[in-house]
Amino acid sequence: MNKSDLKLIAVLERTGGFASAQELHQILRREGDGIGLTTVYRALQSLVDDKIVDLLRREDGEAIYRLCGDNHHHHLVCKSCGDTVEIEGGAIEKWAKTMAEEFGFREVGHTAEIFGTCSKC
Amino acid sequence: MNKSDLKLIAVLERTGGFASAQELHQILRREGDGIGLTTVYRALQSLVDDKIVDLLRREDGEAIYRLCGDNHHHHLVCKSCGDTVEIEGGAIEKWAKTMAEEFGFREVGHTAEIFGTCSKC
DNA sequence: ATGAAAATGATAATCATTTCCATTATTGTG
DNA sequence: CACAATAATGGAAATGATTATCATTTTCAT
Repeated sequence: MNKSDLKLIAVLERTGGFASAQELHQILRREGDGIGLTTVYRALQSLVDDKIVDLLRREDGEAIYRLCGDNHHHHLVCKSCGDTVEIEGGAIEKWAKTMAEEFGFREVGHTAEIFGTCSKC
Repeated sequence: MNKSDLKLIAVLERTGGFASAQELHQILRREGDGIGLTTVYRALQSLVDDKIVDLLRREDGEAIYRLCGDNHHHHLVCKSCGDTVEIEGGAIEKWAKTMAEEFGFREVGHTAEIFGTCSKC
């Protein structure tokens, strides 16, 4: 655990939710921190190894990170205007857990998103 | 639906399970088909659009493709060996519908996948 | 046969992520 | 403090999947 790791944790705490390595780097740069992209990737990697952050994937395959233990939420995304609403997923958590157990899977994570057209569009 | 689409479907049927675009391209090449990588990507894209194949992601973010049956299902994917199990998602269907209605969304679709380590790994 | 439209594939461009490597901080020890 | 060993850093180049370009070929209706 070094200085860079702590910086990344701080940003993830502050922003909440998910962010990609590139986004996290930009945020730090914007705040005047001269941290390099390489260091951001390295710090995130070590945080993932230490199970301090979760790594998942956006639909386009880009890696996104979030602090573990954040109670995570899901998204309702408008296909037309891109508006997103954060929603709770209690049902999903249970479903994922149940299904995984049924088939003997361990260390389980999941993704779930809903797409549609919002009332404005 | 054109010739290339059919070739890709044939390979996916033959191999079963998931394969990346690069792998599918190599398989076709090995069999003497001079199909270009570009065409493989294009065919897969159009098959995904037509909901003939599913697209998901390996842990490293690479896109993998698989023929999907006609009934809507979700996947339980092993992070280690890539094995997948098709599962029912009754709870998810309801959840997606409820949430979407609550926020006034129409024409709703959803994605949900579970990742873990299977009993063999 | 023939011209329009669709399909094809080599090449180059893009973009996230990794690797390399030289430089700079940090730390422990006498 | 001095000084060497070690870890951390970051710019630049490399990598690898995917996408965009564009000239050429194939398909197909007339």
